[in-house]
Amino acid sequence: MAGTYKTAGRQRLLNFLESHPDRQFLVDDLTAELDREPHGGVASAHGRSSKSTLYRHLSELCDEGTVRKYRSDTQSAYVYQYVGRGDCCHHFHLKCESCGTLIHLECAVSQELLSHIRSDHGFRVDSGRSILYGVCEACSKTEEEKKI
Amino acid sequence: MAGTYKTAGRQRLLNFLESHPDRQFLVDDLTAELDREPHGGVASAHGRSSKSTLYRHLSELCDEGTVRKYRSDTQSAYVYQYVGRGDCCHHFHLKCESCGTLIHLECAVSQELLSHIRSDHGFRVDSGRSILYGVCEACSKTEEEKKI
DNA sequence: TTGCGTGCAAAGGTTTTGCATGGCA
DNA sequence: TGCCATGCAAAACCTTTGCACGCAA
Repeated sequence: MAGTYKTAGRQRLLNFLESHPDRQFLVDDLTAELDREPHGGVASAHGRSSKSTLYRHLSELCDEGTVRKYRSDTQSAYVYQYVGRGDCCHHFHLKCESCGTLIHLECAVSQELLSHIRSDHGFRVDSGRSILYGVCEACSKTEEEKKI
Repeated sequence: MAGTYKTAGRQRLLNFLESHPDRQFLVDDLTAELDREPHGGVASAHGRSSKSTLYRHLSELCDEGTVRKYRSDTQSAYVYQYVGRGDCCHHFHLKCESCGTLIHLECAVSQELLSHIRSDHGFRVDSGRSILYGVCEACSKTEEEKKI
């Protein structure tokens, strides 16, 4: 059965994803990031994984609900994101197209819209899966400064 | 420049998509549908397109905003849907994951959320690009009935 | 020792591209 | 006639799978 052993590569991936819950990663991002990451002295316990192993790990993590797999309409490859055991099903997500940050929008106004859509439009939104794309505050400012 | 000439194949594709604005199609669907469709007497003006030509047409139509390209998290291939020339930049879209219907959500409550997100969270949402996934009223009812 | 985990390479499916030919204007 | 449009095949891209070896327990 998958996930029986705790291996270095698996642990390393999970640690990395867990420490960046606000970001989404391509598999290529993950190979690059994990290569870059420093690691303890023992060279043999490097914990780098090949791409296919990464896919296998991610697939397992998705099955157990720890990680979520998304596909954007504009991007050709999947992106993966740690969601832990937190409940991401009941709020919207804002994704900055400039820096990639994912913001969990837990506010009353969006809840209102959700219930409005449900009651007045008869549509049940799967908000965990629904992402609003745009530009975040920090990136907006950066863009402004560039123009000036 | 692309789209300069009006050819039979291009016209045929556009006509077909235009007459099914509520449905989404895989490229394979389109080849099948266009083959099935009846056509005027002149055999030479059949207007069938190869798959690569279809991809080229769809790509152009996406660029000019007439057609939209989606990718579901569960499906491996893209689906294409006619959206016409309407202004889709200033309202949300609800997409039913069961039947594929796209609903243009032009209502005050969603406008409120947009301005709230902008003013209180500092995030500028590109609503034309943002799609809320879920299940529409009709499909909800169908699911209910199945359970009973 | 047992059987899961891993890496490599190959397969699989979808979309894009190169090139020569065909068709519109 | 001059370009654009098209079809075919090959390439490109991402993900999955098969198989043999390595490693955790």
